[in-house]
Amino acid sequence: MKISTKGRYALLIMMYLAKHYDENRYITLKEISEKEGISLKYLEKIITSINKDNFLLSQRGSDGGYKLSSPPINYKIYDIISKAEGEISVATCVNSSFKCTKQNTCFSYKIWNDLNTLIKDFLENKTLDDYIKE
Amino acid sequence: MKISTKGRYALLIMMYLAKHYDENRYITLKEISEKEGISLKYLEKIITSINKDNFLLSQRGSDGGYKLSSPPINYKIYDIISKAEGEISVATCVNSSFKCTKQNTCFSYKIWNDLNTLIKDFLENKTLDDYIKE
DNA sequence: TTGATTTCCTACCAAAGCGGTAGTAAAATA
DNA sequence: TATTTTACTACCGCTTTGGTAGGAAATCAA
Repeated sequence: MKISTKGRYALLIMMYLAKHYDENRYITLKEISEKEGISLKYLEKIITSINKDNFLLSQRGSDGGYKLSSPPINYKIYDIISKAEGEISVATCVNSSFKCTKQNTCFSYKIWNDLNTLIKDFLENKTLDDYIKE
Repeated sequence: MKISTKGRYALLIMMYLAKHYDENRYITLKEISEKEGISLKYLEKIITSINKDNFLLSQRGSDGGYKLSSPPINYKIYDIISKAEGEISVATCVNSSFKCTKQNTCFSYKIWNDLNTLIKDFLENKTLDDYIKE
């Protein structure tokens, strides 16, 4: 029942970019790596998993790095975690792609579905903006 | 971000016992194994992990088996899952035994703590009784 | 008292996932 | 042309997951 480091570090990266959004500059993973004490190589791997469909702006070379493509309020926590970890679900039977044939009679299905909805709703309704101010 | 089969099967077992609580008889794992299509040996292993501190009543021999020691409404879903899986937490930094030194400044900590509290409260306030009636 | 039944206990194991590391190519800038 | 930084691919040890296997101890019926 854990969010893996992949998801947690993904959020750390995004929080960092969000906190420095107003500076309007590209931020290197090296900077984040040093500030947060996480291996640069691992951060590189993680950020490629979330940086799909122009989720972020990136630039190579010196003075390159990453930045948000729009204000923090437009980044739902849900999108960040699910990009990093895949679809969020507490049990395979509530995955969107999985159709359980016993859904109507299985009492367990109901509880996992209720719990999953609770978690999703929470993460869908929170953005980076909600968490970067004290 | 998954509840493992250990937790899910534990809940299935408990649901089964709850549904048949009024029959006031010992129910064998063999019966549950056949009805739910889960290996008997695996169920044996799982039930020993949750059957601590007289959580259940058990009896060996023919006509033996397991039954709830009190009505379904006294069994919180939270207790079942945490007995099977250990403490429920979405990140190690919100484990009760773990004291993160950056709690006050870490923005991530706040979100994991909020999410964890949400999940715990949900599971603490639901009992087997809530889910055995259609 | 014997046999069948069922829980209880311990040990083992393959496969997958987790948490990284390593090396290099490609682009951008000075 | 050298440096910086992202982008891409491959690998790898360790732990957890999801079981299986075998037998001992208790209970009950015949």
